[in-house]
Amino acid sequence: MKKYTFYDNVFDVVRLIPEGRVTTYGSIAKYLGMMKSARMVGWALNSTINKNLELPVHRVINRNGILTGKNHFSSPFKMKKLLEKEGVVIQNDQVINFNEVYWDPTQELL
DNA sequence: TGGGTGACCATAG
DNA sequence: ACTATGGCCACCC
Repeated sequence: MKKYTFYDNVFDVVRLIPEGRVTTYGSIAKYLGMMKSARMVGWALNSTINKNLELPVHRVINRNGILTGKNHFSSPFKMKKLLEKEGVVIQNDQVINFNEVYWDPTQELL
């Protein structure tokens, strides 16, 4: 029996991100009560790459709306492509309509 | 077992 | 306005 770790909590939140919306590492960390450990959120997602978890990790970006994690995908273009497919407008690895598609777990969830 | 590490963020200078 | 830095803590050798 595996212990339910911080990583698992991160995965749960990511799973809840609606299609066509994005959120940030910091927001997830904040929602989990560890706003100063935003770094770990990214690292948690990184660990999913090797595994076959089907998580919309492409919907998680940094607070500036930049796709900082794109280099960690199988292809750097995959993240952008997936987001655009969901209606997110991206230019120069940055989400243009960030304010519109931003999904804050601390507000949307309760 | 312990130390290094990391897809970040907020603050201080 | 921009750069530097400290914090945080689960995971992996």
